[in-house]
Amino acid sequence: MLDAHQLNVFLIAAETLNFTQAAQRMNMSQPSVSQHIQALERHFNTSLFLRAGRTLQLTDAGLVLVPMARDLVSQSILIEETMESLQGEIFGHLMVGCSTTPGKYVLPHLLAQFHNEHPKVRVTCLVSPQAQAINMLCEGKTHFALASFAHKSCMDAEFVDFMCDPVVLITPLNHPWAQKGSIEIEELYDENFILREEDSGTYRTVRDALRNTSVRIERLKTLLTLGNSEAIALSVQEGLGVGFVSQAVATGVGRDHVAIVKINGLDICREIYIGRHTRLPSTKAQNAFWDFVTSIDIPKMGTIF
Amino acid sequence: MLDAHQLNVFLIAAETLNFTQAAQRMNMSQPSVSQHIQALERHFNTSLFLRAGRTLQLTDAGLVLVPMARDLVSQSILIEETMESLQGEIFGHLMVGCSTTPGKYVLPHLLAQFHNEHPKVRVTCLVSPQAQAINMLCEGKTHFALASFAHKSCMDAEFVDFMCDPVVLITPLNHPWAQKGSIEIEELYDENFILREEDSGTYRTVRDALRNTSVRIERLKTLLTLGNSEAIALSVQEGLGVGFVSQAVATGVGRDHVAIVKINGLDICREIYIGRHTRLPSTKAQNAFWDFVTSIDIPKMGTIF
DNA sequence: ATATGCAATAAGTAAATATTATTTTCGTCA
DNA sequence: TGACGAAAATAATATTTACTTATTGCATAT
Repeated sequence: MLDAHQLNVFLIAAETLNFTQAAQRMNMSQPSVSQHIQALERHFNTSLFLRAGRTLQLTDAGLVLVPMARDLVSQSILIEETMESLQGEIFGHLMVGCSTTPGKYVLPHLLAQFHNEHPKVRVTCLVSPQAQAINMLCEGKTHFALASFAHKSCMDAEFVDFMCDPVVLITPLNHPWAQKGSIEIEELYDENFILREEDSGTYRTVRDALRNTSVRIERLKTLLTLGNSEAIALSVQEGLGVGFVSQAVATGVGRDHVAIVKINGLDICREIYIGRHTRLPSTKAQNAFWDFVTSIDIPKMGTIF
Repeated sequence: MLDAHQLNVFLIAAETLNFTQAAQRMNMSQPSVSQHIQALERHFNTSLFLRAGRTLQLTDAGLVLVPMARDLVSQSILIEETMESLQGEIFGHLMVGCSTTPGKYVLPHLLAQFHNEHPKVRVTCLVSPQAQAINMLCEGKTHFALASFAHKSCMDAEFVDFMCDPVVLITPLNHPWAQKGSIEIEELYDENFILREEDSGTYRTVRDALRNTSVRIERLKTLLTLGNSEAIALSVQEGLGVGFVSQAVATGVGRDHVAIVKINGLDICREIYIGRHTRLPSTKAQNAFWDFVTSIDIPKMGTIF
């Protein structure tokens, strides 16, 4: 098979029409040039130079070869330069799976910041239910996962506590609790609730937060179960009842339409975990992303960003 | 410097994502593939494959390399194929120098025939005075020369008698000789002549042809000396005198305007020689052209073509 | 003629490339 | 778990290739 070096020697020889000079320009000995040319001539089974006494001259075949050899050599140099330019540079493509709430309220800010630091890294975000996001991570279909419940069923993934997404109690603006601003835990039993489904992150978070209290989420008067927090905020706004949603939702779509009511002695915090593979080796981009998310300082409580 | 073979191994490995299979497809051993990949990785100072247990996977750098390597390998194959296609094929570019008459009346037909046999050979014809045409051949500026006088001053050229271009006596149509159709040699002294210059091929040819007769060209009544045969034909046509021109001119531009008069006992023939280098090595195209012109059967006398 | 410039050849050494045999590492199947 | 199996890495070795110096052979120029 052809060798870019050999063709390069040929090109210099074709340019100088003098093997000795060509050898000097290539920093090699004259016989070496002769040998390379002879090797090429044997390879192509045709002569490339006419040796007329002391003068050298390209044959027709040689003339045909020159421009093609030039192309190959410059392609070779392009490769070298491109690979060289990759040195230390962080680039590539990351796949991040995440569940609904993190996908809507956490990732956008996070990725904007990450993109600032590593503009050559493309990130694709796959929003899907919790379990599926974690499955994809375990199967290697995504490089990272952002979710509020870290399944331990998968050995190949490592999860760390990434940040805290507060969950708050919201009521209609004209609700009595809204006037008071805060309530006692036991008062929760007095109202009709609109909640997420039982296997949602928000539901579990509230359930776990109430575990140390006298109130059980299962015994609340549940009027309605909805599949997403925005729908709950809208229902609350319409006066159907009260509910728990991520603070981001309450101050986002719910701002000025619902009231946030504090529950004395209870702060509900939905932990958001970030997970990655432990077995699969990782690229520079993956390491950079991990370094980024584990070093970034995000308040554990309070408004997200 | 990069080696197309190594990149090809990389490409197959990247395609199969399995070094053992890649080795089989390349007809080499598995460790050899490993070594090539390692060599590339060392060369680029970056890893190209992620070795995750039993599964192989390209790194970002590897993904960047694949299309570029493909380009280089296909360029390499293009070169191989092109050079292969040159095998035995006759192509290239010939330079033929020739003097005026052969250039006008011999070469066009000759080249048309040659082109038929070897359509890939380009031919450039340089028309110039005799001496210059031969000089260029000797200096290697042209590959062949077609001329009626073969200088022996140049050691590096070989000339062979190529064909015979008859030189004929022409008169105005209403001239007495034209009525007779032929004359005796001695009658030449009776007329006014329009001739080419003394160092022209035509002049020398006529002079040499008369050498064995009682007539000397120098003693003819020379009315006018002109630089080309067409001008002579026109002047004869106008009735200024009679002259000697190549039969091709007489039957060409002179047809129906001048008469051809035979001189009893005298056939004037201008030998046209074709010359080539003997020292400089020759290309296939040159050999083909030489073979063509030396084997072609051209009547030694009579109308050209 | 003689000297010089330049390519070809010869011979020896160093380096790269291939091979076989072996080890290591995972993944898989009892 | 533990043994087996597949696949890559490693080791050791042989072979081929590439480069070097020294020499020869032409062809040109003085």
